[in-house]
Amino acid sequence: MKLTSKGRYAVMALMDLAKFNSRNPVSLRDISLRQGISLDFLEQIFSKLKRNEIVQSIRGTQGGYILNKQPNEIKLANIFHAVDETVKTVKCKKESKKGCNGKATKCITHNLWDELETHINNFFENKSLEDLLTSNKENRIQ
Amino acid sequence: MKLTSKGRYAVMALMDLAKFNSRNPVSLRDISLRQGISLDFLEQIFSKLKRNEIVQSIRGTQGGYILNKQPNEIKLANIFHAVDETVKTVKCKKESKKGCNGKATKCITHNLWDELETHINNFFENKSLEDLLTSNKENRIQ
DNA sequence: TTTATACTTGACTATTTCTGTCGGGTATAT
DNA sequence: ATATACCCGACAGAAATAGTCAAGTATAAA
Repeated sequence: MKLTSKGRYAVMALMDLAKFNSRNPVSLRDISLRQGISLDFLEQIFSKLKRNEIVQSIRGTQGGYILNKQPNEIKLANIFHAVDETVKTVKCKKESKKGCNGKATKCITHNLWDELETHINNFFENKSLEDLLTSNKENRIQ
Repeated sequence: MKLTSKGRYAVMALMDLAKFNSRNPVSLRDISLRQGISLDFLEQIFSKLKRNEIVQSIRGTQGGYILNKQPNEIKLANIFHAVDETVKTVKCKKESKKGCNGKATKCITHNLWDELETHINNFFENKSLEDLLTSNKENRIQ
């Protein structure tokens, strides 16, 4: 099981943004330099974050991005959803009508993966950007 | 984030095995037919399960596999570990000395992924094959 | 008004991982 | 003997990932 870089970068970038969350927008270039993430990749990610109304963009010189909500209103679940990071456990979910593995019935582990998804999603639903910020302050990281 | 087929198949196969957990070994051929999993792939998986002492093998005609422990002693964590299914959230874990993303310090989200890993692993540690069997019986699946 | 900054968009591609397949074995019950 | 079933390693097609690249547009500042 793995979480992709896109999701990790999105969280890193938003935390960076939140730290500098003054009136002034933060440019992707700055985030790229501070966090060591490719600028081009960041642009892809922020295009999705903007589409999902997690950030706002300001164009032109001195432009950049700002958060569109308060850090405590931005849950990890929102972020991951925005960048298409989802918990995929069973293949069968999609082809809902059919069963799993091409059989007629649900596979014997079907309920398990449902439960796991719920478990993980709970974690993401209950964690906000603000939580991350305060826990980082305590540990004095970066 | 996704969980691979190898892990899912391992759990499916072991549940199948546990259901027929009499004196008689169960052949991979039977499991393959019942669960719709490629026989060749099952052999790969069971070679790992055996190496990790989760199953025992009996060769020859009428041979097959049997569980090496009681279903309540086999946790999902054991199974996933056996088939190399791990929760990978941060790249930086491996290069422990260095920081994340090639930087000197830990990345600002480092603690988060640690926490998530713990959260997921707890789920796996607390779930045994027996739990799955009983919850399946209740729901009358397969 | 020119220029540099920085967002915007979409296509493209190398790499890695996944999901098996294939071909050869060996052990054992009948 | 022979069929069954485990054993083992190499290989390969497909999909997903992790970016790169190119060509824009909007805006602030000089």
